[in-house]
Amino acid sequence: MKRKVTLKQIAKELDVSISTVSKSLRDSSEISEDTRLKVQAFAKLYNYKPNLIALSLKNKKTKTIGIIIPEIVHHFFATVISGIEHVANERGYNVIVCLSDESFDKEVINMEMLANGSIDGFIMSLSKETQQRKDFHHISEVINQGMPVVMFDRVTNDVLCDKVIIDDSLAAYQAVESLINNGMKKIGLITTVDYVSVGKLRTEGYIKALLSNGIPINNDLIVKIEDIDNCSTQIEELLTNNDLDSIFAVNELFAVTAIKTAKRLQMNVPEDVAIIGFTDGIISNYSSPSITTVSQNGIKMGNKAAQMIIERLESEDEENEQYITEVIETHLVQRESTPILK
Amino acid sequence: MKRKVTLKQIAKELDVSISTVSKSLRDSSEISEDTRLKVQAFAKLYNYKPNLIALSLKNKKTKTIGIIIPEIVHHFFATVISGIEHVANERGYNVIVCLSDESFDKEVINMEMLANGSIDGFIMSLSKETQQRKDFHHISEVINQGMPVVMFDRVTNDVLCDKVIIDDSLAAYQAVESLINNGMKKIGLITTVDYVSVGKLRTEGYIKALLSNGIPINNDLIVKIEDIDNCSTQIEELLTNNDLDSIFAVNELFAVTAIKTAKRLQMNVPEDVAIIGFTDGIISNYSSPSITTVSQNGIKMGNKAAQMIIERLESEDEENEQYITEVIETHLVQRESTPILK
DNA sequence: TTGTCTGCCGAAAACGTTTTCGTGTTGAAA
DNA sequence: TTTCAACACGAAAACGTTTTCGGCAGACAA
Repeated sequence: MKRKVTLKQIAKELDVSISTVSKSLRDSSEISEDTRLKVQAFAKLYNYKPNLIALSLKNKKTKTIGIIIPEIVHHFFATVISGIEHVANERGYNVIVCLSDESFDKEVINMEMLANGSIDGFIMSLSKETQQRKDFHHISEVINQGMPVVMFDRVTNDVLCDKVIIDDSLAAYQAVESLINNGMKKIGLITTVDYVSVGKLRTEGYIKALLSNGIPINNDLIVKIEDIDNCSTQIEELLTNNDLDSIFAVNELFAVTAIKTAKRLQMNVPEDVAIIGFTDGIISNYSSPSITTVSQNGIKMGNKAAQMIIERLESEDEENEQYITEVIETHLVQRESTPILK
Repeated sequence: MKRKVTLKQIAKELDVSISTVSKSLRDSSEISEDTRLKVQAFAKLYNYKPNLIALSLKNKKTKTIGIIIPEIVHHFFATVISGIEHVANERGYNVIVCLSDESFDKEVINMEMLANGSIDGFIMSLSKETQQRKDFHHISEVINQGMPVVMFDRVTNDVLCDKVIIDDSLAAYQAVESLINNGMKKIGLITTVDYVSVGKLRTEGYIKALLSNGIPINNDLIVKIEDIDNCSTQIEELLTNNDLDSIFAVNELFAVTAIKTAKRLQMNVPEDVAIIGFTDGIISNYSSPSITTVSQNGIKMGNKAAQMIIERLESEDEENEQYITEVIETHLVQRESTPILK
């Protein structure tokens, strides 16, 4: 076993100083060609690579981006990470991933852990619990220490920083309106409890779409689901009691559950009830019937978030207080769970 | 903006030496209670946290585990990461994730990048290209430098290190045999090209199961898929020309594609053709009909891999050359794509 | 001979820790 | 009064880099 070789060892071996070795390897003009080549040959032979930790300490830059997300076993978040990782990698950064498991405490602990030198900046999406408690002091704190933060998807207005989002409300509005434009009148909504920011926004979009098309809001048609594991009874009630012609679901899981429930109740999708989901993930694509859905491009969100943080990190004038909120466009992916929407 | 405070600043402020501050914060008995409390109070006030990079440099330990996987937008890999992250976090480690995108070069670059001090050990799954080229020098090299490596799922016998796998061959054997035991005779196989280690093993299991039950191998019933995007024509041929009663697919995607193709051909699943897949992911669960499948517990694999590497890292006797291959048990998850298997 | 310039190299500081060892002061025992 | 231990603290090294600055030798001009 041969351990990694350091400048000091090379210096000793070649009987020169550490500085000379360092300068030789960096092609400094201070060093004679003779010594330079000798050192470089030796370094190559022993496969010298500078120790990145030492460099981090010296440069006060780790070239590492911290990602904090609620969970990774979730197609959308996985695509975002993928998007982040690719541009990060391209620009010489690594990513270190922490999961909050939707817990406020874990989110705080992870942030504090990473904030002590391990990373140069954060890309994050809030945990449910954090959104519920509206406590963002841990985030303000790291920003205050001069560490850039980019939030995506689940964001908050209470923290000033760069953000990457989709227009959840508008996307929902358009999806629901396209149902209306195709003759649907009794449109159900399956959504989350209000403290989930994106769920709330999508609900708003649904309401606006109905109202601006002269359809009154009927609260019987709206179910708010707290616990995803026990959602099927609520959905069953929605489907049986209301003579719906269509449903807008704020995520894939709700949409596919609605489809399965409808099938169980002998209702045909899309003939008896049309269904639109949100998030273009695996489920929407492979369910039968496949699900018409609002596509939110996770890769693109990740790309953008990574670009934004790297630009902050590498911009000269540190203190640019102009925060940007980037809105990634969405579009409706037409599949089998609705009739062809015009 | 207040930057992070260091020992030096505290020392200066309190007019003591750096050593005194450090010792006070670590509750050394060398320091009088007076100064100790004074320093601790001050440190708390200024929210002092030791710089982890400096600690890493000093201790030659980063408390970070590097993960290299082919892709993250893949439910199985996401579950493994989740499994790793949880036990790592519990034991005070962070994880840094790199994607090889199934490319040999990216795998090498990422490993070299991380090997220069950023991490204490690797957990990895080989890229397709690496498996195809059978070039593992980059892995041997880091092992040679004394850095522990744990490989999972896509492993190779050409590298000596700890491994976490499932018994792909046995699991496939059992799945196919359960089809045979339920009266199936013409069993098709949808598999990958041979260089994908797990695909090859699962194919072996299929063959063994047939042979040991007195069924001859018919190569017409075996399709090997190179490119997943263009697999449907091959699958269509398999289904139309052979009067199959069942199919064993070596992954979810092949299984769901087979189902969709069967439907398109007006064949009923499972009545006309039963289908068993591999990997218990989102697709198997939410497809219609849902897919009977071999469950490989990614969380558990991740847990185990993390445990193994941490134990290596924290064991006293560094040079224990007893490498372990841990086999995670699998089981058949019965769903709708097969009749009830006894 | 003296002065100056240039080419080449080394010493040392710095990043933020921890830890070993040394040192000065105090009080008590001899 | 002398001696010695105990106590409280500081100096410095170490981890592996990069970079600034200073210095030495030789060449050349005055």
